[in-house]
Amino acid sequence: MELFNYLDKIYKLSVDAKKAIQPLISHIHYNKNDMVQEIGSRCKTIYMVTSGCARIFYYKDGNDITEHFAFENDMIVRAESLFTGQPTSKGIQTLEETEMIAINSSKLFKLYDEHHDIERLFRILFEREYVNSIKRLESLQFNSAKERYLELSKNKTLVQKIPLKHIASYLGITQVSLSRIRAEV
Amino acid sequence: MELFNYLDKIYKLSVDAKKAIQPLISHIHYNKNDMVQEIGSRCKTIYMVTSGCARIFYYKDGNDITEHFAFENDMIVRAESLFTGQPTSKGIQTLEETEMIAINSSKLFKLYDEHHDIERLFRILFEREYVNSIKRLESLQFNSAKERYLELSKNKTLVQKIPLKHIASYLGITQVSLSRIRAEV
DNA sequence: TGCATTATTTAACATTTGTAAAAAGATTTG
DNA sequence: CAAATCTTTTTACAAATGTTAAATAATGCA
Repeated sequence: MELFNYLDKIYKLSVDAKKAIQPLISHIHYNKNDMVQEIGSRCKTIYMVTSGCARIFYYKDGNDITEHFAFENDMIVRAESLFTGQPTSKGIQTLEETEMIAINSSKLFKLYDEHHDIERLFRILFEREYVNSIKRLESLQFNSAKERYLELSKNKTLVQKIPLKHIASYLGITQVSLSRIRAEV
Repeated sequence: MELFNYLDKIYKLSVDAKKAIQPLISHIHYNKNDMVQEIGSRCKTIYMVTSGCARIFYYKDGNDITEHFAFENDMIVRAESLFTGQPTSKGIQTLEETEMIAINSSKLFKLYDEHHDIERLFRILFEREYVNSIKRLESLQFNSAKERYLELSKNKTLVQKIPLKHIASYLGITQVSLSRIRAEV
Protein backbone atom coordinates (compact mmCIF):
# COMPACT_ATOMS: atom_id res chain seq x y z
CA MET A 1 0.00 0.00 0.00
CA GLU A 2 1.43 3.25 -1.20
CA LEU A 3 1.34 5.25 2.07
CA PHE A 4 3.56 2.72 3.78
CA ASN A 5 5.94 2.66 0.84
CA TYR A 6 6.45 6.32 1.49
CA LEU A 7 6.58 6.07 5.28
CA ASP A 8 8.97 3.11 5.24
CA LYS A 9 11.61 5.36 3.72
CA ILE A 10 11.38 7.58 6.76
CA TYR A 11 11.06 4.97 9.47
CA LYS A 12 10.09 1.36 8.96
CA LEU A 13 7.10 0.25 10.97
CA SER A 14 6.51 -3.28 12.21
CA VAL A 15 3.77 -5.33 10.55
CA ASP A 16 1.83 -5.00 13.79
CA ALA A 17 2.05 -1.24 13.76
CA LYS A 18 0.89 -1.07 10.16
CA LYS A 19 -2.09 -3.24 11.03
CA ALA A 20 -2.93 -0.91 13.87
CA ILE A 21 -2.73 2.21 11.71
CA GLN A 22 -4.66 0.78 8.77
CA PRO A 23 -8.15 1.36 10.25
CA LEU A 24 -7.36 5.02 10.99
CA ILE A 25 -6.65 5.80 7.38
CA SER A 26 -9.01 6.91 4.66
CA HIS A 27 -8.46 8.12 1.14
CA ILE A 28 -10.44 11.19 0.23
CA HIS A 29 -11.01 12.84 -3.10
CA TYR A 30 -11.58 16.59 -3.24
CA ASN A 31 -12.58 18.89 -6.05
CA LYS A 32 -10.89 22.19 -6.71
CA ASN A 33 -11.40 24.75 -3.92
CA ASP A 34 -13.10 22.27 -1.59
CA MET A 35 -12.83 22.97 2.12
CA VAL A 36 -10.96 20.14 3.79
CA GLN A 37 -11.08 21.54 7.32
CA GLU A 38 -13.21 24.47 8.36
CA ILE A 39 -11.90 27.59 10.07
CA GLY A 40 -12.58 27.46 13.79
CA SER A 41 -12.47 23.68 14.08
CA ARG A 42 -10.02 21.56 16.03
CA CYS A 43 -7.38 19.66 14.06
CA LYS A 44 -8.02 15.96 14.54
CA THR A 45 -6.75 14.73 11.23
CA ILE A 46 -3.31 14.43 9.73
CA TYR A 47 -3.39 14.75 5.95
CA MET A 48 -0.90 13.58 3.38
CA VAL A 49 -1.36 14.91 -0.14
CA THR A 50 -1.07 12.08 -2.69
CA SER A 51 -1.89 14.25 -5.69
CA GLY A 52 -2.96 17.85 -6.29
CA CYS A 53 -2.37 20.60 -3.76
CA ALA A 54 -3.87 22.37 -0.78
CA ARG A 55 -3.27 25.35 1.46
CA ILE A 56 -3.69 26.39 5.09
CA PHE A 57 -5.26 29.84 5.33
CA TYR A 58 -6.94 32.28 7.70
CA TYR A 59 -8.49 35.71 7.71
CA LYS A 60 -6.66 38.69 9.11
CA ASP A 61 -8.62 41.97 9.06
CA GLY A 62 -10.85 40.52 6.38
CA ASN A 63 -7.92 39.50 4.18
CA ASP A 64 -7.44 35.93 3.11
CA ILE A 65 -3.92 34.89 4.14
CA THR A 66 -2.27 31.69 2.96
CA GLU A 67 0.10 30.34 5.56
CA HIS A 68 1.20 27.11 3.94
CA PHE A 69 1.10 25.17 0.67
CA ALA A 70 1.23 21.39 0.41
CA PHE A 71 1.89 19.29 -2.69
CA GLU A 72 2.33 15.63 -3.51
CA ASN A 73 3.87 13.71 -0.60
CA ASP A 74 3.58 16.67 1.75
CA MET A 75 1.97 16.42 5.12
CA ILE A 76 -0.58 19.05 6.04
CA VAL A 77 -1.76 19.74 9.58
CA ARG A 78 -2.79 22.73 11.64
CA ALA A 79 -0.13 22.08 14.23
CA GLU A 80 -1.12 24.88 16.61
CA SER A 81 -4.37 22.95 17.13
CA LEU A 82 -3.20 19.35 16.69
CA PHE A 83 -0.67 19.64 19.50
CA THR A 84 -2.67 21.83 21.85
CA GLY A 85 -6.23 20.58 21.36
CA GLN A 86 -7.32 24.20 20.94
CA PRO A 87 -9.52 25.31 18.04
CA THR A 88 -7.69 27.20 15.34
CA SER A 89 -8.74 30.13 13.20
CA LYS A 90 -7.09 28.46 10.22
CA GLY A 91 -8.72 26.30 7.58
CA ILE A 92 -7.51 23.87 4.92
CA GLN A 93 -8.66 24.14 1.32
CA THR A 94 -7.67 22.41 -1.90
CA LEU A 95 -6.37 24.45 -4.82
CA GLU A 96 -7.14 21.86 -7.48
CA GLU A 97 -8.53 18.37 -7.74
CA THR A 98 -6.71 16.64 -4.90
CA GLU A 99 -6.32 13.20 -3.37
CA MET A 100 -5.46 13.02 0.31
CA ILE A 101 -4.79 10.37 2.85
CA ALA A 102 -6.46 11.27 6.15
CA ILE A 103 -5.23 9.82 9.42
CA ASN A 104 -7.35 10.14 12.54
CA SER A 105 -4.93 11.82 14.91
CA SER A 106 -6.79 11.19 18.19
CA LYS A 107 -6.71 7.48 17.50
CA LEU A 108 -3.18 7.66 16.17
CA PHE A 109 -1.90 9.32 19.32
CA LYS A 110 -3.50 6.58 21.38
CA LEU A 111 -1.44 4.03 19.48
CA TYR A 112 1.74 5.74 20.68
CA ASP A 113 1.63 3.90 24.01
CA GLU A 114 1.50 0.43 22.56
CA HIS A 115 3.51 1.08 19.43
CA HIS A 116 6.73 2.86 20.17
CA ASP A 117 7.60 2.74 16.46
CA ILE A 118 4.48 4.69 15.50
CA GLU A 119 5.34 7.44 17.94
CA ARG A 120 8.85 7.47 16.54
CA LEU A 121 7.75 7.71 12.93
CA PHE A 122 5.43 10.62 13.57
CA ARG A 123 7.95 12.28 15.86
CA ILE A 124 10.37 12.28 12.93
CA LEU A 125 7.73 13.52 10.51
CA PHE A 126 6.83 16.43 12.76
CA GLU A 127 10.46 17.26 13.48
CA ARG A 128 10.82 17.73 9.74
CA GLU A 129 7.85 20.03 9.66
CA TYR A 130 9.38 21.97 12.53
CA VAL A 131 12.62 22.41 10.61
CA ASN A 132 10.63 23.57 7.56
CA SER A 133 8.84 26.17 9.64
CA ILE A 134 12.18 27.51 10.88
CA LYS A 135 13.48 27.82 7.31
CA ARG A 136 10.39 29.77 6.40
CA LEU A 137 10.82 31.98 9.45
CA GLU A 138 14.35 32.85 8.35
CA SER A 139 13.14 33.87 4.93
CA LEU A 140 10.28 36.01 6.28
CA GLN A 141 12.51 37.61 8.86
CA PHE A 142 15.25 38.91 6.68
CA ASN A 143 14.72 38.42 2.98
CA SER A 144 13.07 41.10 0.89
CA ALA A 145 9.79 40.31 -0.81
CA LYS A 146 11.65 40.00 -4.11
CA GLU A 147 14.12 37.51 -2.67
CA ARG A 148 11.29 35.50 -1.19
CA TYR A 149 9.46 35.46 -4.49
CA LEU A 150 12.54 34.38 -6.42
CA GLU A 151 13.17 31.62 -3.91
CA LEU A 152 9.58 30.43 -4.10
CA SER A 153 9.43 30.58 -7.87
CA LYS A 154 12.14 27.95 -8.13
CA ASN A 155 9.11 25.75 -7.62
CA LYS A 156 7.73 26.27 -11.13
CA THR A 157 4.63 24.19 -10.55
CA LEU A 158 3.65 26.31 -7.61
CA VAL A 159 3.89 29.61 -9.45
CA GLN A 160 2.13 28.19 -12.48
CA LYS A 161 -0.90 26.69 -10.88
CA ILE A 162 -1.56 28.71 -7.75
CA PRO A 163 -3.44 32.04 -7.97
CA LEU A 164 -1.08 34.95 -7.39
CA LYS A 165 -3.23 36.36 -4.60
CA HIS A 166 -2.41 33.28 -2.54
CA ILE A 167 1.27 33.51 -3.37
CA ALA A 168 1.28 37.19 -2.42
CA SER A 169 -0.25 36.62 1.01
CA TYR A 170 2.06 33.65 1.57
CA LEU A 171 4.99 35.99 0.93
CA GLY A 172 3.49 38.54 3.31
CA ILE A 173 2.86 41.20 0.63
CA THR A 174 -0.09 42.51 -1.41
CA GLN A 175 -0.91 41.22 -4.83
CA VAL A 176 -0.11 44.61 -6.34
CA SER A 177 3.32 44.45 -4.84
CA LEU A 178 3.82 40.94 -6.20
CA SER A 179 2.77 42.08 -9.67
CA ARG A 180 5.36 44.82 -9.52
CA ILE A 181 8.05 42.35 -8.50
CA ARG A 182 7.10 40.03 -11.34
CA ALA A 183 7.21 42.91 -13.81
CA GLU A 184 10.75 43.83 -12.75
CA VAL A 185 12.22 40.34 -12.95
CA MET B 1 16.82 18.00 41.25
CA GLU B 2 15.30 21.09 39.70
CA LEU B 3 15.39 20.05 36.02
CA PHE B 4 13.22 17.05 36.73
CA ASN B 5 10.81 19.13 38.78
CA TYR B 6 10.27 21.16 35.68
CA LEU B 7 10.14 18.22 33.27
CA ASP B 8 7.80 16.20 35.47
CA LYS B 9 5.13 18.81 34.89
CA ILE B 10 5.33 18.12 31.18
CA TYR B 11 5.70 14.34 31.22
CA LYS B 12 6.72 12.27 34.20
CA LEU B 13 9.74 10.08 33.62
CA SER B 14 10.37 6.76 35.34
CA VAL B 15 13.13 6.59 37.94
CA ASP B 16 15.07 4.48 35.47
CA ALA B 17 14.80 7.08 32.76
CA LYS B 18 15.94 9.82 35.10
CA LYS B 19 18.96 7.74 36.06
CA ALA B 20 19.77 7.27 32.40
CA ILE B 21 19.55 10.96 31.62
CA GLN B 22 21.49 12.16 34.65
CA PRO B 23 24.96 11.50 33.19
CA LEU B 24 24.13 13.48 30.04
CA ILE B 25 23.39 16.62 31.95
CA SER B 26 25.71 19.40 32.97
CA HIS B 27 25.15 22.80 34.50
CA ILE B 28 27.08 25.59 32.86
CA HIS B 29 27.64 29.14 33.94
CA TYR B 30 28.16 31.82 31.28
CA ASN B 31 29.12 35.46 31.52
CA LYS B 32 27.39 38.18 29.57
CA ASN B 33 27.89 37.90 25.79
CA ASP B 34 29.61 34.52 26.01
CA MET B 35 29.34 32.29 22.97
CA VAL B 36 27.51 29.12 23.91
CA GLN B 37 27.61 27.49 20.48
CA GLU B 38 29.73 28.76 17.61
CA ILE B 39 28.38 29.62 14.18
CA GLY B 40 29.09 26.83 11.72
CA SER B 41 29.01 24.03 14.28
CA ARG B 42 26.60 21.14 14.52
CA CYS B 43 23.99 21.25 17.26
CA LYS B 44 24.66 18.39 19.63
CA THR B 45 23.39 19.95 22.80
CA ILE B 46 19.95 20.79 24.06
CA TYR B 47 20.01 23.78 26.42
CA MET B 48 17.53 24.84 29.04
CA VAL B 49 17.98 28.31 30.48
CA THR B 50 17.71 28.23 34.26
CA SER B 51 18.49 31.92 34.73
CA GLY B 52 19.50 34.83 32.52
CA CYS B 53 18.89 34.87 28.78
CA ALA B 54 20.39 33.92 25.44
CA ARG B 55 19.77 34.32 21.74
CA ILE B 56 20.17 32.38 18.52
CA PHE B 57 21.70 34.57 15.81
CA TYR B 58 23.35 34.50 12.40
CA TYR B 59 24.87 36.86 9.88
CA LYS B 60 23.00 37.83 6.75
CA ASP B 61 24.93 40.13 4.39
CA GLY B 62 27.17 41.12 7.26
CA ASN B 63 24.25 42.02 9.53
CA ASP B 64 23.80 40.36 12.86
CA ILE B 65 20.29 38.88 12.93
CA THR B 66 18.67 37.54 16.11
CA GLU B 67 16.31 34.69 15.34
CA HIS B 68 15.27 33.66 18.81
CA PHE B 69 15.39 34.73 22.46
CA ALA B 70 15.30 32.32 25.39
CA PHE B 71 14.64 33.14 29.05
CA GLU B 72 14.25 31.26 32.27
CA ASN B 73 12.74 27.79 31.69
CA ASP B 74 13.01 28.10 27.92
CA MET B 75 14.63 25.47 25.80
CA ILE B 76 17.15 26.63 23.25
CA VAL B 77 18.35 24.52 20.32
CA ARG B 78 19.34 25.07 16.73
CA ALA B 79 16.69 22.71 15.44
CA GLU B 80 17.66 22.89 11.77
CA SER B 81 20.93 21.23 12.79
CA LEU B 82 19.81 19.08 15.72
CA PHE B 83 17.29 17.19 13.60
CA THR B 84 19.27 16.99 10.39
CA GLY B 85 22.85 16.55 11.61
CA GLN B 86 23.89 19.34 9.24
CA PRO B 87 26.07 22.23 10.41
CA THR B 88 24.20 25.48 10.89
CA SER B 89 25.21 29.06 10.21
CA LYS B 90 23.58 30.08 13.48
CA GLY B 91 25.22 30.55 16.84
CA ILE B 92 24.03 30.81 20.43
CA GLN B 93 25.15 33.63 22.69
CA THR B 94 24.18 34.79 26.16
CA LEU B 95 22.85 38.31 26.67
CA GLU B 96 23.65 38.50 30.38
CA GLU B 97 25.07 36.30 33.09
CA THR B 98 23.28 33.03 32.44
CA GLU B 99 22.93 29.55 33.89
CA MET B 100 22.09 26.73 31.53
CA ILE B 101 21.46 23.05 31.73
CA ALA B 102 23.12 21.30 28.81
CA ILE B 103 21.93 17.88 27.63
CA ASN B 104 24.05 15.84 25.25
CA SER B 105 21.63 15.24 22.42
CA SER B 106 23.51 12.44 20.62
CA LYS B 107 23.48 10.41 23.80
CA LEU B 108 19.94 11.45 24.61
CA PHE B 109 18.64 10.28 21.24
CA LYS B 110 20.30 6.92 21.83
CA LEU B 111 18.25 6.53 24.99
CA TYR B 112 15.06 6.80 22.94
CA ASP B 113 15.22 3.09 21.99
CA GLU B 114 15.38 1.80 25.52
CA HIS B 115 13.33 4.49 27.20
CA HIS B 116 10.09 5.15 25.41
CA ASP B 117 9.21 7.76 28.03
CA ILE B 118 12.30 9.83 27.27
CA GLU B 119 11.42 9.92 23.59
CA ARG B 120 7.90 10.94 24.56
CA LEU B 121 8.98 13.75 26.85
CA PHE B 122 11.27 15.30 24.27
CA ARG B 123 8.73 14.74 21.51
CA ILE B 124 6.30 16.84 23.52
CA LEU B 125 8.93 19.48 24.26
CA PHE B 126 9.80 19.85 20.59
CA GLU B 127 6.17 19.86 19.52
CA ARG B 128 5.78 22.89 21.75
CA GLU B 129 8.72 24.57 20.10
CA TYR B 130 7.19 23.77 16.73
CA VAL B 131 3.94 25.45 17.75
CA ASN B 132 5.89 28.49 18.97
CA SER B 133 7.66 28.77 15.65
CA ILE B 134 4.30 28.74 13.85
CA LYS B 135 2.99 31.55 16.06
CA ARG B 136 6.04 33.58 15.23
CA LEU B 137 5.60 32.87 11.54
CA GLU B 138 2.06 34.23 11.68
CA SER B 139 3.24 37.41 13.26
CA LEU B 140 6.07 37.94 10.76
CA GLN B 141 3.85 37.13 7.82
CA PHE B 142 1.06 39.59 8.41
CA ASN B 143 1.60 41.94 11.28
CA SER B 144 3.19 45.33 10.77
CA ALA B 145 6.50 46.09 12.46
CA LYS B 146 4.65 48.25 14.97
CA GLU B 147 2.20 45.47 15.81
CA ARG B 148 5.06 43.03 16.25
CA TYR B 149 6.88 45.44 18.52
CA LEU B 150 3.82 46.10 20.66
CA GLU B 151 3.23 42.36 20.97
CA LEU B 152 6.84 41.71 21.93
CA SER B 153 6.98 44.59 24.39
CA LYS B 154 4.31 42.95 26.53
CA ASN B 155 7.37 41.11 27.76
CA LYS B 156 8.74 44.06 29.74
CA THR B 157 11.87 42.24 30.85
CA LEU B 158 12.82 41.55 27.27
CA VAL B 159 12.53 45.13 26.12
CA GLN B 160 14.29 46.40 29.21
CA LYS B 161 17.34 44.23 29.21
CA ILE B 162 17.99 43.33 25.59
CA PRO B 163 19.83 45.77 23.29
CA LEU B 164 17.43 47.31 20.79
CA LYS B 165 19.56 46.25 17.85
CA HIS B 166 18.79 42.63 18.68
CA ILE B 167 15.09 43.37 19.11
CA ALA B 168 15.05 45.20 15.78
CA SER B 169 16.58 42.32 13.84
CA TYR B 170 14.32 39.86 15.64
CA LEU B 171 11.36 41.89 14.39
CA GLY B 172 12.82 41.93 10.89
CA ILE B 173 13.42 45.70 10.79
CA THR B 174 16.34 48.11 11.17
CA GLN B 175 17.22 49.72 14.44
CA VAL B 176 16.38 53.15 13.03
CA SER B 177 12.92 51.93 12.16
CA LEU B 178 12.46 50.51 15.64
CA SER B 179 13.51 53.82 17.19
CA ARG B 180 10.87 55.59 15.13
CA ILE B 181 8.21 53.13 16.25
CA ARG B 182 9.19 53.63 19.87
CA ALA B 183 9.05 57.39 19.48
CA GLU B 184 5.48 57.22 18.13
CA VAL B 185 4.08 54.96 20.82
C1' DT C 1 36.03 61.00 37.90
C1' DG C 2 36.52 61.34 33.08
C1' DC C 3 37.65 59.31 28.60
C1' DA C 4 36.39 55.87 25.38
C1' DT C 5 33.12 52.94 23.80
C1' DT C 6 28.63 51.43 22.90
C1' DA C 7 23.69 52.21 22.45
C1' DT C 8 19.91 54.95 21.00
C1' DT C 9 17.71 58.60 18.70
C1' DT C 10 17.10 61.98 15.14
C1' DA C 11 17.35 63.92 10.48
C1' DA C 12 17.16 63.93 5.49
C1' DC C 13 16.43 61.55 1.66
C1' DA C 14 15.74 57.01 -1.16
C1' DT C 15 13.34 52.88 -1.84
C1' DT C 16 9.89 49.62 -1.01
C1' DT C 17 5.43 48.41 -0.10
C1' DG C 18 0.48 49.62 0.61
C1' DT C 19 -4.15 51.47 -1.02
C1' DA C 20 -7.69 52.34 -4.19
C1' DA C 21 -9.37 52.32 -8.55
C1' DA C 22 -9.29 51.20 -13.22
C1' DA C 23 -7.79 48.52 -17.20
C1' DA C 24 -6.53 44.39 -19.44
C1' DG C 25 -6.54 39.44 -19.75
C1' DA C 26 -8.27 34.82 -18.80
C1' DT C 27 -11.83 31.63 -17.56
C1' DT C 28 -16.40 29.99 -16.77
C1' DT C 29 -20.97 29.29 -17.88
C1' DG C 30 -25.61 29.89 -19.84
C1' DC D 1 -20.40 32.74 -28.62
C1' DA D 2 -20.91 36.33 -25.43
C1' DA D 3 -21.87 38.01 -20.94
C1' DA D 4 -20.36 37.52 -16.42
C1' DT D 5 -16.89 36.57 -13.34
C1' DC D 6 -12.43 36.09 -11.75
C1' DT D 7 -7.40 37.05 -12.16
C1' DT D 8 -3.59 39.88 -13.05
C1' DT D 9 -1.50 44.16 -14.19
C1' DT D 10 -1.10 49.08 -14.22
C1' DT D 11 -1.43 53.78 -12.44
C1' DA D 12 -1.11 57.42 -9.07
C1' DC D 13 -0.47 58.63 -4.74
C1' DA D 14 0.26 57.58 0.48
C1' DA D 15 2.60 55.37 4.13
C1' DA D 16 6.19 52.53 5.96
C1' DT D 17 10.74 51.16 6.09
C1' DG D 18 15.67 51.45 4.60
C1' DT D 19 20.22 54.06 4.29
C1' DT D 20 23.64 57.07 5.77
C1' DA D 21 25.34 60.24 8.80
C1' DA D 22 25.33 62.93 12.79
C1' DA D 23 23.81 64.02 17.50
C1' DT D 24 22.69 62.41 22.15
C1' DA D 25 22.62 59.37 25.84
C1' DA D 26 24.24 55.63 28.53
C1' DT D 27 27.76 52.51 30.04
C1' DG D 28 32.21 50.55 31.04
C1' DC D 29 36.78 50.94 32.30
C1' DA D 30 41.40 53.08 33.38
